[in-house]
Amino acid sequence: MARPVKSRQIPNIQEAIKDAAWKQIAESGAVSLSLRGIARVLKISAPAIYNYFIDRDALISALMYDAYVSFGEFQRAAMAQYSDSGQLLERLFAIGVAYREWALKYPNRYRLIFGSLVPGYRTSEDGLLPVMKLGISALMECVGELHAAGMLRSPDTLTGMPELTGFPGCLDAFTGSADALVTGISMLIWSRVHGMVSLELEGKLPPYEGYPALLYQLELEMIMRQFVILQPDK
Amino acid sequence: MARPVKSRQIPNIQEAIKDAAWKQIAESGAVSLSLRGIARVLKISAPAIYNYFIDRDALISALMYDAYVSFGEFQRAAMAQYSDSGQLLERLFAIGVAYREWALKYPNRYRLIFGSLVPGYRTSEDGLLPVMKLGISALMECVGELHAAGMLRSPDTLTGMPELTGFPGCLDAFTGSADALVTGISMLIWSRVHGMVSLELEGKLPPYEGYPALLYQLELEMIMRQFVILQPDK
DNA sequence: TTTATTAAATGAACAGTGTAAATTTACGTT
DNA sequence: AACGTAAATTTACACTGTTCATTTAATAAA
Repeated sequence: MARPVKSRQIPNIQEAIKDAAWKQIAESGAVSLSLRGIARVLKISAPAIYNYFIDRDALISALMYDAYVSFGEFQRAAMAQYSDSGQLLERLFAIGVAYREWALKYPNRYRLIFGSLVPGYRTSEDGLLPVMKLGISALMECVGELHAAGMLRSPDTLTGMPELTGFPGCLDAFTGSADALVTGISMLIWSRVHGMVSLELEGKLPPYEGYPALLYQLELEMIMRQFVILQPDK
Repeated sequence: MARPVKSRQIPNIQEAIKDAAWKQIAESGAVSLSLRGIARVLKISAPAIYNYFIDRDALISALMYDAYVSFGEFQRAAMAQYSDSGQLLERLFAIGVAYREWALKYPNRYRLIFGSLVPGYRTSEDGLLPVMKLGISALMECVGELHAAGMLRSPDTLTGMPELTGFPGCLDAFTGSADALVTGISMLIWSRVHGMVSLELEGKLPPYEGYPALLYQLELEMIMRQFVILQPDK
């Protein structure tokens, strides 16, 4: 066997294709994403793309993969700002802020992985699960550590939380912890944060200047007060 | 002027087209929606549709319109169950439950109006705003009446709410009330409810049986406790 | 150096799509 | 009966993703 022929002038075609795809998404909205269009700007034949991506869906999956990585790294970076175990509260707040920041910085990435969109895309998900875990597990680790530190509030409303035993792969892929409280609170936090950010991104929130930012901060503060014991044992 | 020719056998073509569109959406996912496909099942020429809808987008707008009406009616019906002014709390809870029920009953309608999807659809929104108002204003009216009854909590976290003066059309279209607290709390509630329902609908919540329903109920209870004074003046 | 192997790129073609234009059909009014 | 006109159709265009047969070109073997 022999013959890794290296392509003509474009050094890293896979990346070039993805870049062109993102550029196209940024311009023509989230759904255009024409393989022919990509090939056109790359001065490449359209079927040539099929040497690097099996499918249009495969290309989209690759974009989602990168988006998940970007999201995960952003979350981890925010978490790393308060790595000390005495800054669990600040850490949680930081990833909350980072969630919105990332969404506003890369709205197309956010829509791609957290919105429902994309034409006839049928997700494989299997290949994406590991990178999806990266970002979401950041929140769950945070909550998990708060729980371990005894800083997690367990109000009456949460005592009805069902056991998570018998959970198949989906949740285990998110986190190793199978604690019902940690999982439940994490999902609650995630859904709140996701709800407001997606509403803002779709322009459904009042366009008053600074309004979404303030509302989001209020929601974060409410989350903290509701789920976290500010002064542990005192 | 003269000549309302009535079409051959199909009595109400506009509705028939929309029905076929919904059917197609239900089957082939949210994005297929092929005009030619619709024409095919209706045994009609594809361009014939253009006599009833200017555009593919116009058809989608019509579907969104109907979806908004359906949503609004569902919300109003839930509200009407507790029309007595002494049941403001039950009323709020009812529309909260109804929100999720409607989304689960008509996931495609929900995705169409609350998700970002649909191919190259560029929303006019202007024509849709009145029907959009129907559903959302239900929540805002609920919160407004709670406020009027002195049952609305105004915690410290909410005092920073900015004035809503200077708001252009978007918000005013939602509700006549320009009260900052009512608007803010309504948006908070909406974003929480929307966040969890959309996560559930996209299958991002743990698939544990009954988990989403329980989590949703917990969130509703939290919303009540957080924003509403259970026993007004006592 | 020649030859064979083989990945990569191509052009042509197929089955789709939304939409515009010209044309035919069929009804309601004069 | 004949006209005016809305509705439907046929045709056509430009676009899409994808497949196939073919050519190009670089490497490995002879």
